[in-house]
Amino acid sequence: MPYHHGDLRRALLDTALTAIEEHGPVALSLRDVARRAGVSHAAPTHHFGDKTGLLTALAAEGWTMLADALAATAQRDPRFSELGVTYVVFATSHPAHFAVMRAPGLVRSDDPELVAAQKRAADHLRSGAARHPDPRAAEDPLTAVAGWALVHGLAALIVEGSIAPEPDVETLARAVAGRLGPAPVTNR
Amino acid sequence: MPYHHGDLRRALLDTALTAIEEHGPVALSLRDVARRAGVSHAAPTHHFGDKTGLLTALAAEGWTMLADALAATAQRDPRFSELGVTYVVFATSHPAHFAVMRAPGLVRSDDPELVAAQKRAADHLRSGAARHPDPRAAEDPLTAVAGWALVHGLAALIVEGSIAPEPDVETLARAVAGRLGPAPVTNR
DNA sequence: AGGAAATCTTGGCGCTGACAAGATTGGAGG
DNA sequence: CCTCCAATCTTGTCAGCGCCAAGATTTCCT
Repeated sequence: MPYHHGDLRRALLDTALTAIEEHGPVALSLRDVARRAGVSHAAPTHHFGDKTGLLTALAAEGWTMLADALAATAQRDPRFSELGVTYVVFATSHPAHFAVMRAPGLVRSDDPELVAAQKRAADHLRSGAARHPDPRAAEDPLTAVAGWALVHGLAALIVEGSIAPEPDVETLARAVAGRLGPAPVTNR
Repeated sequence: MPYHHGDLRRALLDTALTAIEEHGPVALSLRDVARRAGVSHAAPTHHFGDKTGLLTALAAEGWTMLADALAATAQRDPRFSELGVTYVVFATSHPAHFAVMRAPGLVRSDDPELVAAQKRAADHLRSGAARHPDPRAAEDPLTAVAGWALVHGLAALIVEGSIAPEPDVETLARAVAGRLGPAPVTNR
């Protein structure tokens, strides 16, 4: 057992992820993570400063992974609704990351790396909205906001258990994402 | 100072709400709530069992308040988009309640009272969706799901600070909620 | 080779949530 | 009126937690 671990930082992040999947991000304990990783109770502090630092690192990682997934989807299929599918699929297939990303008060929301990663994901949604099949929706900047809200909310409600993903996550997400349209002509 | 408080339960809930508004639901401490309320550190335990019990009570209260607000709006204005406005306005004007309602792993999500309150709010959205101006959307059960996701996501992103409520919460919510339409005729 | 820097451990402090046991109070029945 | 019981709140205690300080060990740079 070497004194130096090799890549303890990565190992701690992975250990934290499995712990979060088991008991949620709120119940996460630095000492428990350290125990599972086989190091002393103060080892995580050195790598992340404090508990918020670890969670912030996980959130930034999550937004980065999501932005990458959105980029890959945009290259494969230009339709906006497919970005929405990718968003929801990411949330349900990486529940630990997504839980940290959206939990209130767990992370340092002004962390530069976190802000940059989240902005990158938002930008992919924005440019995806500009490719909406309906030109009236494509040229409206509000389409990106509404689209983001739509898929973020769907992902959140599914993860919370408020909405059942039937028949499956991908099909439901595709159907819901397709409901986004232009502003109605008559507003009254 | 009487030994019996009168309505300590209500006082503890209110104290917890202000504490949550200050430092978020995750940082809530039962002992701090007890201190602020001027009672012993074990008093909250008697009323709520444990910390999760207090948070669950707050979440149930929040869903009840939201359901009431939706019911009042539905009576005043039958349009589905107005329900969405009420949803988002509730979230931003009761941030402590909404934070507890959507935070992962803070509450006992199978609590009967909580489940009932949440179902009541969801039912209001469902019947509101059935009054969508476009008959194709009104008769589709997916409209309610998409509408709930849309406004829940918008509220969450605003509270997280990811989306700026411009020009103001109500106007933005009305515009976004109006983007919900029927399924597109051509899916390709 | 040798000193500086990075990595990890040991020890300790105050705070927390939960539990157990006791004190105080209000209310129902005689 | 009084007695007993249940509800309410307090005091005391325990293990676990986050965080800080100091020390041990290893690696890296020159």
